[in-house]
Amino acid sequence: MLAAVLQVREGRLQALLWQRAREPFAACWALPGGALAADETLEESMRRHLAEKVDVREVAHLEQLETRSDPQRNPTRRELATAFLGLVPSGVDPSVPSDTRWHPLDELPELAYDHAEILLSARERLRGKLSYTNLGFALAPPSFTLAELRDLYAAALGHPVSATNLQRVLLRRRLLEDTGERRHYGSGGGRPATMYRFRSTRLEVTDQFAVLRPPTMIS
Amino acid sequence: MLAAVLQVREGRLQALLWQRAREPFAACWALPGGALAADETLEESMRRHLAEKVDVREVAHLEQLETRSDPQRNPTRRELATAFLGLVPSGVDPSVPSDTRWHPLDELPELAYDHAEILLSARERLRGKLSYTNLGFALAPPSFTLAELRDLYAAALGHPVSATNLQRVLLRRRLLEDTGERRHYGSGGGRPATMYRFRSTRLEVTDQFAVLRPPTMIS
DNA sequence: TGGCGTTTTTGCCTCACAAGCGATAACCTC
DNA sequence: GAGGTTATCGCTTGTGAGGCAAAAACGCCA
Repeated sequence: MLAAVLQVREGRLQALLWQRAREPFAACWALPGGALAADETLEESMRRHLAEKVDVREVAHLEQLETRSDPQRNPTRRELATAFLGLVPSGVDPSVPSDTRWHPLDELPELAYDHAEILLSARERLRGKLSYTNLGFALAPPSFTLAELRDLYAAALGHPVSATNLQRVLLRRRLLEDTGERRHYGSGGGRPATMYRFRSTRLEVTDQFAVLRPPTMIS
Repeated sequence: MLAAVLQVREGRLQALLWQRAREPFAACWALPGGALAADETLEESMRRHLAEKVDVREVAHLEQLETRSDPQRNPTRRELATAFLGLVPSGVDPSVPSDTRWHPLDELPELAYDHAEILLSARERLRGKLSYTNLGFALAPPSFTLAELRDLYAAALGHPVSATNLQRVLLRRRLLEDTGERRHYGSGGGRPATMYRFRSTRLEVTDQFAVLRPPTMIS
């Protein structure tokens, strides 16, 4: 049981990794995880293990990815692992153990087992869901300006994002709401930006996939 | 390890189920599955177990769903199960063991364990992917008319589908190709329909989710 | 107090694609 | 060949994404 815990830090999408002390893969970096206890579900267990690395209340979203089952993935003994995607909102800086660090996804160190694959598929899942769900809530702080949100999306998606388009898409889908607050940019002038928040902090699918919809049947 | 094996039969989406002889859940219907051996991946194992129920060559698509881990899901002993979605093209009629039958998804008998939930999530996955991938290849026979394909999609999606719209969507995405053959409808007249086939029989994502695309950068 | 630079927000336009509908094409049978 | 039947194509509409530029709302400084 493993989690790819992702957060946008310093403008880059980063993953929480810890450095192994022992063989196999000594000195390699690995995803946080652990074993399943008798009376818990995989998700409960994952949250329990993550609590050793970060404050679990800071994990805004946790979902199952694939269960990895290659007999060779662990060279010492047969081991299945269910991978999770965890997201931490930008802004919080969890205190982590001394063997644990954040690593930008585009500058990964040498990883243990099949963890590099897991990280990439976690990023793919995140990128997909950012486009057709409200998953942005799990990357964003409680309130934010659209420029800040644009930078978050750009870091997570890996390509530039237009703030004006992002605003229209998210507002039309009614994912954002105005908090009433305004914020000025740094010291130099500029129009103060309105602070938004996500209307919901639970995953919702917003795009109807736009194809092969049921007919309208108006007549 | 379990599989929701789906096929469109007699115009309805149906699932392959076998009837349990012993407790727990005696006489209830269950998804085909089995235990993982030491030297195989989950997918290999799933194919091996399915071979006892149907000819595996008839399973055109197999993908992992969720791994179920509720400690109570099996009342006798703790058991994890990785669920799969399997698809059998319409037209083939696999010979199945005597305890095994096809059941329409909208008329399910009493199911063992959490298998009803798994079936519904399998159907959701199928419906979603029919809209933004070429997954239709796994439900369709090697060649077909558009009217036949429309009926397949309608059965799988659970709502009426317009043949003309289906044609335009799939042709624009270049998922279908003309086989050159034509086929007449029954005995009464009518213009012969062109027979199509899917250009690829491997899963391909076709819809780019239409949002938050990278900018065009033409200038 | 008014201009200027900066940043945000809104309005207008275009484009792509899904979807509805009617017209046309291509057969059959009688 | 006329009429019925089925398939296919073309025209049109509607919706949402995306680009661009104008307008709004500040701070700062003369």
